[in-house]
Amino acid sequence: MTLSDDAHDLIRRDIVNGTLAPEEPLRMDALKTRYGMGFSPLREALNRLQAEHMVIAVPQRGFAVAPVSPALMWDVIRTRIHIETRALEISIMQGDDDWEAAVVSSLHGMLLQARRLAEQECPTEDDFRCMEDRHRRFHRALIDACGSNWLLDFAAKLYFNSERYRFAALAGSIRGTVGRNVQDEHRRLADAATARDTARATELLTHHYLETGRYLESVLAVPQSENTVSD
Amino acid sequence: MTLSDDAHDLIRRDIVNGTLAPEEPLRMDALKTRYGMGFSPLREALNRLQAEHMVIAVPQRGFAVAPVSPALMWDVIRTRIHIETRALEISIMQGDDDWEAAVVSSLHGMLLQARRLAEQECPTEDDFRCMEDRHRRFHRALIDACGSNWLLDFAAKLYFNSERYRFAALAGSIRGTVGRNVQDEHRRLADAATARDTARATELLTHHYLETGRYLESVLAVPQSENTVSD
DNA sequence: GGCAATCAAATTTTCGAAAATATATTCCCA
DNA sequence: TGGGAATATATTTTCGAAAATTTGATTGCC
Repeated sequence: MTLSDDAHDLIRRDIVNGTLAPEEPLRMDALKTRYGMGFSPLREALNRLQAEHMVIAVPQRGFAVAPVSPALMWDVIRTRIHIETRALEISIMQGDDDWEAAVVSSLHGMLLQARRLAEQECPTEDDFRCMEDRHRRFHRALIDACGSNWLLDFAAKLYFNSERYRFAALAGSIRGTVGRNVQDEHRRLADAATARDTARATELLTHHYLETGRYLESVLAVPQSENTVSD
Repeated sequence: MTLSDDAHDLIRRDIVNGTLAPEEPLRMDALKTRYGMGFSPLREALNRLQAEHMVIAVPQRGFAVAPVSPALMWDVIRTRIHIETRALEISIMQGDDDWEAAVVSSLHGMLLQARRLAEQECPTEDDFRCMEDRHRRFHRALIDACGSNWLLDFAAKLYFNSERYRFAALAGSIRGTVGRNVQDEHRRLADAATARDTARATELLTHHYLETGRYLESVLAVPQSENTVSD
């Protein structure tokens, strides 16, 4: 792993969790100090992040964190639904025992960490990072048997972009599901997938994302208050 | 426009038209000489191209042109159909007069250049470049009113990747229309789109890409020299 | 006072050398 | 002769300085 890879992961994380605010200019000197490396790996990382819609670049004027807005959020969500429902269909059709095992396993790991997080009174940064990671792995496991590098890559890029909105809504209050049990949605989704019920699985996935979108929209419309968060 | 942008476009072009062969290692010194610039803009370009599946990077071992294979080609084509039929549906639904005008206009420009190219006995490099450009613009115009940056960006990335196979088949012989009239397919596609016949337009688009795939597969099956065999 | 033009400071972009890492070759010894 | 450390070479990766460009401030002019 090179320094560029580190820079890529670190900057992306800081953009996703809002440490680097939307539209904030990214000055090379500041980045150099913050991440403790030279120009080259930083610029290489920013060039990759540009292709992933995490930053924008204006020639001779440097980079800035990509903006966020309800319209942009819905575009991400709709596109994600279009990509992932397709990938899920194929996965359900083609997935073997290993795929099923990975779905069950990643679901279990995520639920364990979700419970741990809920019981903990003062979770550490690492606890959240672990939860985030297992959540990502679960959604990836569902579609992992689709056999298309392109669909998987697009899904990954959309995932990180949509996470920006979850984290934005998280600012202030930590946990909480309003009117719905997100982990239960995950469980039912995994059940439908392993039961090879394509129609139900894609419907649950679509509903899962749309509900999250509606919720985030409502939370982001009234910022800075005591908010609760779902996914 | 920065040197990095130039490098990005130049290297991509050389990969698409096969000047840089699939899986060929990209040594920094050679690139420096070939493109007449320093390490920085070259590496920045390569990092972007990596995110676009045009090159692959192995840490500490540099970059190489991304491989090609029938399996990879079909993945690109299937994904492209999935993305573009969706974008086309929305475009047809939402496109205004300007969209229709752009479709008609870009079709016309492409047909003009296609005829010019067919009549010319010894077309220049620029003639081909112009044709390639107008072809790309036509396909972009069709979906341009979909209103989704993500769909348009994915379509663009898939376009350049699929062009690699067209150029590979083109190596040696110039004109690649056997048993079908490609420009007529384009015309009928534009007609269906501007007539707002969604079902027919998406059907024609799908057929257009599948036929191209079948044709390329047959041509690439018996090439002159060594074949890259991967998954 | 308004408005260019000019200069100074800040910032991005690019370069070539240096450091780190991989690959090839040589040499030694059983 | 063959295996394997040791060395040499080739290549990637990273750094900090230099060049190019933008931004902000100041001055001079009408």
